[in-house]
Amino acid sequence: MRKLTIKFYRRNNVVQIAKELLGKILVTRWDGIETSGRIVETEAYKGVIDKASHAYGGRRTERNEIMYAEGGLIYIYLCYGIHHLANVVTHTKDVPHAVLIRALEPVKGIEIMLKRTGKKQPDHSLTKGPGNVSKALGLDTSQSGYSLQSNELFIAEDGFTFSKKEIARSPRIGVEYAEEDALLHYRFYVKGNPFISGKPQ
DNA sequence: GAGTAGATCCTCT
DNA sequence: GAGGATCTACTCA
Repeated sequence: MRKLTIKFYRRNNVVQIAKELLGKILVTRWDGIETSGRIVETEAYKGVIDKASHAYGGRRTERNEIMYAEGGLIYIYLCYGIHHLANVVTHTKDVPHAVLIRALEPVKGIEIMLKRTGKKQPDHSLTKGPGNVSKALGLDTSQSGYSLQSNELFIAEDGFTFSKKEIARSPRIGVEYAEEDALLHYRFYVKGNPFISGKPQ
């Protein structure tokens, strides 16, 4: 298993990166406690031209400043006052492209994830949906801006990939307000995987 | 099983 | 002062 290099994140095609992140493993190792999961669902947010993005129209605030940084960082923010959402920042400096991690399949540290989420038994809801992913991996806004090249937080590949047939794409979730951009097929997921969010396939 | 309401707080206008 | 890249529980059938 090896970490994805900074080059992976700094490419200019965020939609392609979102697709390629499927099957990769997101690892956190806070205080030496490792939890990880295989990514099975992502969404691409294409910066200033995407109405669903925080950076639409070049909006730049203290909160989304991290999206304008160079690729290879994580951007975490609070949604609906409850849920922390984790995004992978891509592309180069001043181009606010990002990939939202929507769902994982737990790999390591399932016991820890249960503790963090307050669940008694592992079930499909453990890492289903962006809010749960962050909770299970111990991510919150205080880690926003963290480098994905660090030893505490990174994405790795172990040679496993999903075949083209297993990958489906669809419009994104929860962005109906984004008008025509809500229709863009920027969401990628693994067909039939029990951990993907939204309605069962 | 499907549909709906409520939670809850930070950020931007 | 409003609303959001969501989740869960509860209702009703």
